[in-house]
Amino acid sequence: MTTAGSPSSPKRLVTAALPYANGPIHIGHLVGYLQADFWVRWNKMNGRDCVYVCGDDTHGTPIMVKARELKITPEELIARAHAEHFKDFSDFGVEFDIYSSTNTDENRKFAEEFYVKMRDAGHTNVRPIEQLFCNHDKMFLPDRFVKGVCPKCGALEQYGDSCDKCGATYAATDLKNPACAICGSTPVVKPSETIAFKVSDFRDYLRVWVREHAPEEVANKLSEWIDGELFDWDISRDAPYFGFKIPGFENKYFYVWMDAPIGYISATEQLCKKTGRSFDEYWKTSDSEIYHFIGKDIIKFHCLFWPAMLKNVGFKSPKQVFVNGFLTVNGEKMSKSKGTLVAARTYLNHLDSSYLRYYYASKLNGQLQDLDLGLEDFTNRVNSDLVGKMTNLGSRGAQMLGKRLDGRLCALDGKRDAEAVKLVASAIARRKAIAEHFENRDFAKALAEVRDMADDANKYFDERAPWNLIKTDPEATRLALTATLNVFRQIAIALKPILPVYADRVAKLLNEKPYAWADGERILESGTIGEYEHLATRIEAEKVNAMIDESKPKTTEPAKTPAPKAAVPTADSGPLSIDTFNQVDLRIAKIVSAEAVPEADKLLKLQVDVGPLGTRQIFAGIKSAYDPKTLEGRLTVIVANLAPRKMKFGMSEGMVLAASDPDGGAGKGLFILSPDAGAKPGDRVK
RNA sequence: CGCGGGGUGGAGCAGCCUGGUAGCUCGUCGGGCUCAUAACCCGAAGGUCAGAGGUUCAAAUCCUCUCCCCGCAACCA
Repeated sequence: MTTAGSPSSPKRLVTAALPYANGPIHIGHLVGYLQADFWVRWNKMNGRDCVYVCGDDTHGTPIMVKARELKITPEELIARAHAEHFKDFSDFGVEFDIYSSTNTDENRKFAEEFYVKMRDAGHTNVRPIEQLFCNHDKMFLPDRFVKGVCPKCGALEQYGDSCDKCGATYAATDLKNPACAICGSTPVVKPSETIAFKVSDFRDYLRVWVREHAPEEVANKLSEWIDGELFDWDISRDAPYFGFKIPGFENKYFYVWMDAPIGYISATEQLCKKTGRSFDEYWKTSDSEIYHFIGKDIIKFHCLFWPAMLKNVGFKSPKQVFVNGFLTVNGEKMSKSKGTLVAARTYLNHLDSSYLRYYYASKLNGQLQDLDLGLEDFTNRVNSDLVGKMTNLGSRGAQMLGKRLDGRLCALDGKRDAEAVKLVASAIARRKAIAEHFENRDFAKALAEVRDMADDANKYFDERAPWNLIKTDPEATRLALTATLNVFRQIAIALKPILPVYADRVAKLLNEKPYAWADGERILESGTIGEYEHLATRIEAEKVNAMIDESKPKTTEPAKTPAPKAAVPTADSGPLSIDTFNQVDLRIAKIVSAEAVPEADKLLKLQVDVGPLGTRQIFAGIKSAYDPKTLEGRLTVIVANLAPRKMKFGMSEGMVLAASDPDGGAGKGLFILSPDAGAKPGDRVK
């Protein structure tokens, strides 16, 4: 490990996943960008040549469709997103060396190069396909705009490229029961051609690659896929599409995920043009290191397709892909209705970015685990550690020195105060461990060390009791304050990758230049400090609450009209016509037999008698609430004309109606319906 | 035997790899101080380290099994 940047240290190129230009940055995204930012800042202040590259991911149908909705061009849309994203990141202190976009000339050039080399090496194939076309929207339906049933696992509501339930990838036409995600109509199949990248040609390469460049847990997951069915990857989309045209075709465009990671490269090139650096040194020659920071949701693109593409084109592959988990808030997934899906901008409307930077850092350890933002814990931690311990230390020392002792520092004379010397030495001794933790991206441990520095110094300060000492021995007091401020200075230096603005203000207070890591080797024993001003204020719980409130969906004039009968929370599809309702064939059914499906957590297998309609087999997800024995012989209500569905355990030919809490989760009650006495199997329910 | 993470005083976590008095922060209670942003310092209460078995002189730590929780996945038509 290298703790000091030296000419021999390889330069580093760090990337964070390119955010999609379709929506705002939220606090979940920030886990990754901040983590990478901490690490880059650490590298830079340690003298390492390191650049942080990012940009917007701008292509694809969602952008096109959204622009259509807003009646603007896609270019306008992505320009807006770019400005917003950039501002959000800047205001959070995320400092990119370049924040580019995938919609640039450079990116087009590289995308074409990647493709041509792929094609010429025989790693692509073009084959006729049947593709889904929506007659209503006049377009081929790309992956994310057709929904249906996953052909592999049977999951519902899956998009056309891959199943987020089972991870399978497939072609959109493989989906069962497809529907246009925009208008809901059933698309027709139209012939077209598709270009696929034969990822399977790189199977052996990838098998080794993931072990060396991805975290172990990720490699385990991926090897399932590598050793299983490594599907070829469809990289083309038909017009209309917002993206780059594929050379040699009239109406074909690169799929957004094809040119997105290439954005790392094109952004690097732009950066190099701007700064005169050598592009090749980053992406071609071997004496540099590339690191990707990504979330665990996009490991497939970064650890399979991407290294295969890079390999083929002769570029370097990343030295490591760092994967972080998702953010939970108060132990749960972020939720719009609970107001925990907080946009970066909303956060900034109420709180200072340094709090979140500190808090995330205090919990990030470089592992794949999800990170929990406990709102109360957040408030306590920041107030206690950052304000109460660390900042207060500076406040205690600097104010007295400034007001009572002309602000002058003095030499730390061990003969006069051995403890003072020991205190500062011990703070400096912690730097080695802190540096290692930073290098390993274990920011939590680094901050624990910093906190210990503050604890030691606060203890020392109390022992010396300068507020008394100053009455009898001003010079001894000066020495004690100098020692205290030196620890404070060490804290600021160590904190700089996390809280750069804070560190700069401390440097200014101590009349020094902005800190580099090496400045911590020195002890400040002379000079005069500036006037103290507050460096960080406490978090007020009300502000946190206000932020959550602002994040909750605007309850558009909540149902003043009680709507007593609207017991069923209709999906936001508007009122239902009686005709539509009549299409649902509800019937009384008698449960003839019921048994648990052993391999399924939630399912009961039922045989039901529906009178004239005969006997049906139904799988119902009510295992948690009912003992099968108690169901046999009961009457209940089923939907009889639902399309039969093939499930892993057999055909399900209907649906048993049951009541449950619409919010799911908490109330685990699940209650099937029973007709009043007199109803018999097969009776229509209306 | 789907993949992975986890179960340590009220809360959040460290310790586990490299066995040897169970630690940190918050919270609670009592005391001190009054320089400092109601901050800081000292002390106390509170844990059979999920459970069982095993290895060992010695297990939170190593091994085996079991239970529970959380993501993802499989099914909730």
